[in-house]
Amino acid sequence: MKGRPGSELQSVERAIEILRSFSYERPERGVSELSRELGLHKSTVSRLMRTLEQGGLLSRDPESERYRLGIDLIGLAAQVVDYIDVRQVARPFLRALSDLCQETVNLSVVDAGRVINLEQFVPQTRRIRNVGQVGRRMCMHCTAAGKMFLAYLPPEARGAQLHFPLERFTARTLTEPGELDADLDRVCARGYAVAQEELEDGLNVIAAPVRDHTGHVVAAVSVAGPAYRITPGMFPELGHQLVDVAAKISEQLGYRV
Amino acid sequence: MKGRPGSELQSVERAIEILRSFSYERPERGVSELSRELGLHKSTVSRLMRTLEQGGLLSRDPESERYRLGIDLIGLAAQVVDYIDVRQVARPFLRALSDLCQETVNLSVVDAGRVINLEQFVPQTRRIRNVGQVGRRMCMHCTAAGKMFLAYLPPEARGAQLHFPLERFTARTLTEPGELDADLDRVCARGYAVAQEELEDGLNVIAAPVRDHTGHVVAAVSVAGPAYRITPGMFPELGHQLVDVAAKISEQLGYRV
DNA sequence: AACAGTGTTGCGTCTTACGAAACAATTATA
DNA sequence: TATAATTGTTTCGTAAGACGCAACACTGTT
Repeated sequence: MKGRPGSELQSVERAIEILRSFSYERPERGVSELSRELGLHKSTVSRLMRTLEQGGLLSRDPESERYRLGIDLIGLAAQVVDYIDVRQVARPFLRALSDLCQETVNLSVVDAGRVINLEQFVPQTRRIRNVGQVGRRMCMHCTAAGKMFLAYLPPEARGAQLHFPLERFTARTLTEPGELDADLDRVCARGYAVAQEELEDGLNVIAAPVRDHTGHVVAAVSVAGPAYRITPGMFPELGHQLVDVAAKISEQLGYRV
Repeated sequence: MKGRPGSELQSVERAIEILRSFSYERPERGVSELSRELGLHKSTVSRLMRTLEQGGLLSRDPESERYRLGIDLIGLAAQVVDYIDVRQVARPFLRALSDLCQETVNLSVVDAGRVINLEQFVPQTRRIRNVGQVGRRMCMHCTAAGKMFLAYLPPEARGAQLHFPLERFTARTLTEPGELDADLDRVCARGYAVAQEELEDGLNVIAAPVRDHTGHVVAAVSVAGPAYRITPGMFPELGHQLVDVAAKISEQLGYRV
């Protein structure tokens, strides 16, 4: 193993780091901009980005000459088979729910101790909406989906998770293990989880569990929106809608109560 | 420039080659399998795949220990902004058309002289269906979408394209420039293109043009299915349905006749 | 015209990637 | 059950390839 533990091929890692530097907020990046951000020489970044462009993972705007993520990524993503069953089964349900409640609906799974959004349906009529969340990895203790996964863990596993330091994101983030534990008990009692401005100020999210044929919680369906629209008074109704949708998805995945 | 013209960083190119080796037919690959296929030493492939796994672009099945494409690709693909307007506008139309005609519906664009499918809607009720086409790049002369793009090129550009060797894929592939040119004229006259077992035996496809606000053809909408279901007698009706759907998409992109 | 910033290219250096060989584990075959 | 074949990983030495520096060309701003 080289000087950097857990590392393999440095230039491939750098290429991946470049790909990850693009976001919904920053769809176009320049060589010098990334050179500064990644702490690499601009000739190094230039060669890496050109190689990614030649390979189709980046494209270059002919006018601005800056780089964007390439359409070949769409093709690669379409070949991803992990969670394919739940993603395919869930899509029409998520779309219908988004249309019904006129808020952003997500499908999340756990990966490497974080929750990550795999599908997102955003109502087109709203101007204020929670977009660009697909692929986003978030801590579990301060997201509705994450808390839902934690809630249904066996007691030992839940205990182990609560022993990690709980990072504060907002004034409302639960950072005391005892408080979080009690909240997770309430999740089990209600059947759905709530994150009220715990990840971001002004953002409320509710989530319900999707189970596979073995009963294992494999995904979470959630509704997200601004706090002035998704008020606490609406939590029970939205929660029940989510539980209902999640149950239908679970049923199609072979789950029987 | 190194010994291989047009090349930049060899290990990044190799990593991309590994990503491209996965397909709908081969969602799982092993180290030795790819070593043979790519002509690289298995220790090289092993390191490349581990680096891609650590970076989230591959995942490893804990049981088979073989590699798959990783879910982080979903997140990257979601950040791709190229053709984002036409993709977003087209989606509900494509889904509705797929439901209506009960066949696979695609959205294609031209990239580097080939057509590539960016969106695909597959009817769930059919057992025989044309799946796994997103990301697939195909020659233009033998695909409905490709012929549609060629048909609406300015005369000089069309002429230039016809001077390239036209590869034969089936007994029905048009490989004589004069024959293809005449067929393209018919595309313009009808308003839609047809590929009747020209790319693959048993596969029939019909395509219509999507235009942006400037009138430029930016994408193609197509219906694909087995030849015993999409028979020549159905071409006119399906063609008109496609022209109609493509016109609606074009209108939302700002195109005015 | 001068300056600042961006991105590319040539070059020399040396770090990193590579392949060979050996090894451990698993699977297939007899 | 024993043996053979295959897979994937690790160590090691080598050199090919990646890297950073400096110079350059181009664009935009003052």
